[in-house]
Amino acid sequence: MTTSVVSVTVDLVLLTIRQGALQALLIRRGIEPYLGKWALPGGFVLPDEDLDEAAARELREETGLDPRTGHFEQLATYGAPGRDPRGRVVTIAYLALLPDLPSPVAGSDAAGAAWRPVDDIEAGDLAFDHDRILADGIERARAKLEYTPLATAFCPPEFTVAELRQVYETVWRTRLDPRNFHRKVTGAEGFVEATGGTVIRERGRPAQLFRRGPAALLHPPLLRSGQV
Amino acid sequence: MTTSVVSVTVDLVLLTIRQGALQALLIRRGIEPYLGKWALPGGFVLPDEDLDEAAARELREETGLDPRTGHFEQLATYGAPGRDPRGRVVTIAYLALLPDLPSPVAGSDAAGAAWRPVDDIEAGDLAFDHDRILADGIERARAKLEYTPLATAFCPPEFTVAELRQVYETVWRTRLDPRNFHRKVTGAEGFVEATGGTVIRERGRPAQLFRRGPAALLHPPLLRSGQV
DNA sequence: CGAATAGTGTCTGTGAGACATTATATC
DNA sequence: GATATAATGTCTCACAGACACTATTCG
Repeated sequence: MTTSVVSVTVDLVLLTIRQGALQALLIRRGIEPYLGKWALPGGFVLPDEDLDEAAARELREETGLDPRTGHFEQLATYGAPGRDPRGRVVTIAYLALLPDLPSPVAGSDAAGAAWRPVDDIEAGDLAFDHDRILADGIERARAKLEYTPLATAFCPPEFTVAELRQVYETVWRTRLDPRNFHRKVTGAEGFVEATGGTVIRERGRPAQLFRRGPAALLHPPLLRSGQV
Repeated sequence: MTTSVVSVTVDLVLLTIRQGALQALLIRRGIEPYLGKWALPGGFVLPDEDLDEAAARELREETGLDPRTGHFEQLATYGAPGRDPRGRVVTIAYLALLPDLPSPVAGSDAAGAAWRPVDDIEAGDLAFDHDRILADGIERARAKLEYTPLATAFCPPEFTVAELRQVYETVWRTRLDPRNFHRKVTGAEGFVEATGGTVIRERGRPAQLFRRGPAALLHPPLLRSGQV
C-alpha cells in the first residue's frame, strides 16, 4: 500500500451582507504562486490541530472574529493533483456566514484584505481553484436559507423582520412580499423570538426587534421556488 | 508558515437496502491498528489521483461496481490529530447509495467484507472514528431523500412505486400511506417516468414499472416530518 | 395632513393527509 | 368466489401567494 504524502490547508469562504450586497472576504496574495492575485483566506493546518480548529484559527487571524459569531461549517474538500503548482495540496474549505462587521478586517496578516461583492468576482479572478470553492459556498448558503434559520447568522444579535427579509432578498437575488414574509417568519416554530424592543430605522411605524430562535430546521421551509 | 505533512485517505460509506434493512458495507481489518475490527472500506489516495478518482477506485476494488451505478458524492472530511494511531491521517469520506447487488462483494481485497444492517452496528464496533462517519452518512442519506430523487439510487434501473416506497420506509424507519405516496411520487415533476412495462411481484394487480426521471430536486419535497 | 414603513386580515388555489373506491391479478 | 396488491378519487384542513387594510411613525 502506497501512502500519499501531501500538505493540508484550510480555506475560508466568509460571506456577509454589506451595502445591500452579498460579499466575500478576499485577500491579495503576498507570495508566489499567484502573487498579487485575490484568493480566499486560509493557511496550513498545524501538526496538532483538528481541521475545525485550524479553520477557526484562520477566521480569528483574518477577521478577529470568534467562530461562534454567525455560523460556521465545513463546506467540502478539494484535492485535484494540479490545483497548487507547489505540489500536492489538499484543502478543506469552510463556510462562514457573518453579520456586517464594524471593523471589517481587524487582525489580518495578509498583504491586503477586502470584502468584495460576489457578483463582481468573475471566473479567473481568484487564485488556485478558489472560484469554484467560492461558488460552492455561495450555493450552499443559498440552499441552507430554505430549510434552516441560518439567515439570522447574517444579522446582528437583534434585528427586525425587514432586515431578515433583506438577507433573503440579497442572497437569493429576488423580491419577497413583506407581508407574507412577516407572517411566515413569525409563524415558523423557533425561527425568531421577539425581544420586546422596537426600533425606527428611517421613518414609519416602529418595528419589533427579534433574536434568533432555538430551531435548527425550519418548519415549514421558505422555498426559493415560490414567490413568498 | 509551517506546512503540515500528513497522509490522506478516502473512506466509503456504502449503503444499500437488503432484506428490508438499510445495510452498510464493512470490511474486517487484516492489519494493525484495529486488527480484526470492522471498518469502512477505504485506502490511501495515490500521488496523481484526484479525491473523487481515489474514492471511485476504492468503490470498484471493494464492490466491483462502477461509480455511475447508484449515487456517489463527497460526504465530509475528518482529520482530528489522534484519529489514527499511526500518525496524522486526514480522510475524505464519500457516500454511495447503491441498489441491492447481485454479487455483494465482488473483487474485494480485504480480509473479509460483508453487508451489515446499520441498526446492528453499535457505538465502538468500528475502527478509528468510523462510527461517526457512518452516522453522518446515514443522516445525509435520510435528509437527501426529502429534497432529491436519490431514493431511486437504491433501486434497480426499473422499479415499482411500491419498491420505491419501501426504500423510504426502510431508510426513514416509518410507515407511509401507499395511496398518498403513489400520488406524490407520480405527481412530482421529473421524479420518475413510466417505462410502459408492468410486473407482478407476488400476487395482486400488476404494477407499472418506472425509471428515474431527470429532476435533480423534488418539487414538492417529501418531508419526513409529515405522515405521507 | 401625506408619505413611508410595520403589521394584520381576507380570499383563493393547491397540496397534505385520511380514507373510500375501483382495477386486476392469484388462489 | 375470496384475497391481495395497484391505482384513482374524494374530502377536509392548512398553508402559499396575492393583495386590501389598519397602525404608527416622520416631515
